[in-house]
Amino acid sequence: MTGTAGQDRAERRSSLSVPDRLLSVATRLFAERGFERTSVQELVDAAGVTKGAMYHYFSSKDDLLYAIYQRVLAMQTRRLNEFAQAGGPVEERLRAAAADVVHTTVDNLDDTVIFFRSLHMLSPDRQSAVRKERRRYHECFRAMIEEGARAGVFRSDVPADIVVTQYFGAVHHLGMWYRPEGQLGGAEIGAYYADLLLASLRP
Amino acid sequence: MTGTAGQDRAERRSSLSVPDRLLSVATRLFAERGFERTSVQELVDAAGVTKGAMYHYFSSKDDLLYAIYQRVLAMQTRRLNEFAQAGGPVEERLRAAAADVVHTTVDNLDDTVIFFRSLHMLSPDRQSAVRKERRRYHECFRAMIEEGARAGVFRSDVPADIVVTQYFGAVHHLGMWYRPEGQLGGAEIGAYYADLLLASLRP
Amino acid sequence: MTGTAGQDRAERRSSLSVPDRLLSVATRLFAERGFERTSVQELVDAAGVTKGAMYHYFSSKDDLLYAIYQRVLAMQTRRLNEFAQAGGPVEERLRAAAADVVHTTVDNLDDTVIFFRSLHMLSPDRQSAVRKERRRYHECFRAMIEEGARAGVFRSDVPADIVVTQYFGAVHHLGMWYRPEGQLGGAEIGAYYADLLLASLRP
Amino acid sequence: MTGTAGQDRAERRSSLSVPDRLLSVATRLFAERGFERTSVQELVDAAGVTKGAMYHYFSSKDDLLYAIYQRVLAMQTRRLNEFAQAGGPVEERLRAAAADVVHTTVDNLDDTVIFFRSLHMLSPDRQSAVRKERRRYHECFRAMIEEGARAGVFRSDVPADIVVTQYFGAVHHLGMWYRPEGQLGGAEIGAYYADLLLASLRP
DNA sequence: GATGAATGAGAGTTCATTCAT
DNA sequence: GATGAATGAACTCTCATTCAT
Repeated sequence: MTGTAGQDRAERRSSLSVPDRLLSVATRLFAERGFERTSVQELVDAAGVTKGAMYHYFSSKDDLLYAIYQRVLAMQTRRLNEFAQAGGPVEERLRAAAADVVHTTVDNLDDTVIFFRSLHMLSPDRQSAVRKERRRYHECFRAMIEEGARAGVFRSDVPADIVVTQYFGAVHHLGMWYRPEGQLGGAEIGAYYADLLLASLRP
Repeated sequence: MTGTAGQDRAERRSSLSVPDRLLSVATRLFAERGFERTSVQELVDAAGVTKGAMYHYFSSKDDLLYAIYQRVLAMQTRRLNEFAQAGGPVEERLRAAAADVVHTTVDNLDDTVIFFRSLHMLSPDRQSAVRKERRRYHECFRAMIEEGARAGVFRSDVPADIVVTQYFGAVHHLGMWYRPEGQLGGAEIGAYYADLLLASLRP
Repeated sequence: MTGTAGQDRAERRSSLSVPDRLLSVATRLFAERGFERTSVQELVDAAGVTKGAMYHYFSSKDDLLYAIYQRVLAMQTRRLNEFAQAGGPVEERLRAAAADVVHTTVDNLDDTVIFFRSLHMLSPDRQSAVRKERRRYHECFRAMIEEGARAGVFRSDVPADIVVTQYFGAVHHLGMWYRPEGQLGGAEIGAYYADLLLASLRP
Repeated sequence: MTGTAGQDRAERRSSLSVPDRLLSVATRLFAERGFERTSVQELVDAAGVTKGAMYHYFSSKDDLLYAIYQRVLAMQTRRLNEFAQAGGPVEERLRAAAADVVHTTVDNLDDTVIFFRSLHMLSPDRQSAVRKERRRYHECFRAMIEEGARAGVFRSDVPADIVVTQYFGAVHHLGMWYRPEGQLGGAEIGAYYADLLLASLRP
């Protein structure tokens, strides 16, 4: 009886499971107002659950944040692998991967905002884990650039590392200025960004 | 003579004034552990002053953060203006400005880290003020790109806005990975970044 | 069984609930030393609870003060209504109500002291709410005086408003001088006050 | 030179001496927002002086408050003495004194508001001193009532003390409701109050 | 599994007062 | 006489987390 009464609370009607609902609400709130400006109370209120329920699924607020990182990292890695392992000339693979990471970033802007703004709020161990995973991601990208350089389709007078960090820097900063209501969509910006990248790599 | 007794406190021996000392210590601590992870108590202890002294000069912790933003914005604007208003062909002016912003960023890495990580901790009014000032900064850069496009030395099939946000995104993210102890210095990275930018703009 | 261990703390042994205990202790302390001279720490120590517990029930110190006002207003209104709506000649109803408000005031002296001394410490909104409710209370009293004036049993050459504010001024000030250990009890003072009021109203 | 520049500060142009300016500003601010809600900084800013200047004339904030009490007490005593020592029948002397205390209270409403709201903020010693002086004031009033009772012009079945505290209670509470912009002036209210007092004393 | 009352350490901020100049 | 930078203790309030139920 009492349970039914509480069902009209925010997000209660959602079909997501409790942990997924918490993850989704946390992503929105952490992006909107920042990790430390979001209290656990606000979080559980917005998710329509109680504190006890949250602490049943996540051992701490930090744990919830880390879960967001894990979800983002998993998705990014999966997508990059798809593009890197596709066939075709390296310049096409790079262009596709470069455009896609922009598109995906724009489609998951909250994740990106949190990713770079709140990394320092994770425990040192988890920060290391995230950085390590990111490095693997970069390596994969760098490998394509070096492959192209060896093949002579890309210039080789600029370290591939520099190219990668420059490109990803730009991508990560989309969260600082991109607004969905603007003129350009994720696909268009992705195309431009990838085009500029390829142009800068011409021998 | 008086006051010498207390001089052995942390940073007391410094020749800086109290507000400057606070600004300098705050920049370091905010960059190291984040704005919200740094308590006012830690701040004043590290600066060798008391809380009361801090609140004598800064009306709030937010105010201290904003003072850092103002200092950064003033410096950035000043430098960009120097390069933009210099003579010579537009591609040379752009290259010099693009390389310099990297070099300056690397030389003031703490400022940059704070700038992009803690913007959301400022009061809404101040966030707007900072964003507005940044926009002016971008405009100046974009103007050079459009000038080059009209002159035919730069391509014109990619919106100058896209080029600017991409480039500055990369620059701002230097704080996420650049470590002074690494192999490349600010000047070298600046040269590479500027070179990639110019290359991407070839018609 | 559990929880018995902590029971020896001040007021813990009391059978009142946490919010009631806080309300009761706050009334005593606010009357004794004033609202602003009473720190939240003193309050919760005296009530045998922790700060967190207090803020679980009252959103601020101001909120606790307002709760006291609400309790007082509710009681005053209830009692006055009983007397006003009783039957009998208007001069008897007025005498009974006038005597009772004195008696009740004396029996709840702490409440009265707080009521008039700390009104300005409430938020402006709440001050207005309290004043509005008080005005309703005065109206009810005034109505009786006007009724008597129309009936010819009271004089009508002095505005009823003046009579009411004069009388309640006197009642409210009981908190400034009345001491329970004095010679006269609440009932006696009430009888004298009411008698003087009725005498002053003779046509 | 610099001194002249600061002359346009608030109240600087006033012809009052520094201590009088402080007293006048403190009276206004303490009445408006309460003693503890008024900081020494606000006080000296509003008076157009510096903290050092204030502490030169008043040894503490409490001292400034006490100076207000002293001024009020001196004035009240002086006026009452004038009326009490005047000639004429006792009922006329009492009526004049009773009307005058209302008039004077209304003309110095800030003083009255402070007097009863902030008494508990004085040091215990000073509270005693103030209460003692007030008692003397009441005695003088009571003496007139007893004189009238002995002379048979006033009733003697109500203790004179009760009459006095009732009347002064009403007077002191003028600060809680009287607003200068209302319909009735101090003289009119004084006449009504005195009339009600005299009426209530009819044998 | 889930609740929410309670904890307690610590946050940012205020402020009357002092004192070297 | 007068200044205002500096003090430092005390303030109200927040919050992630725990635990008896």
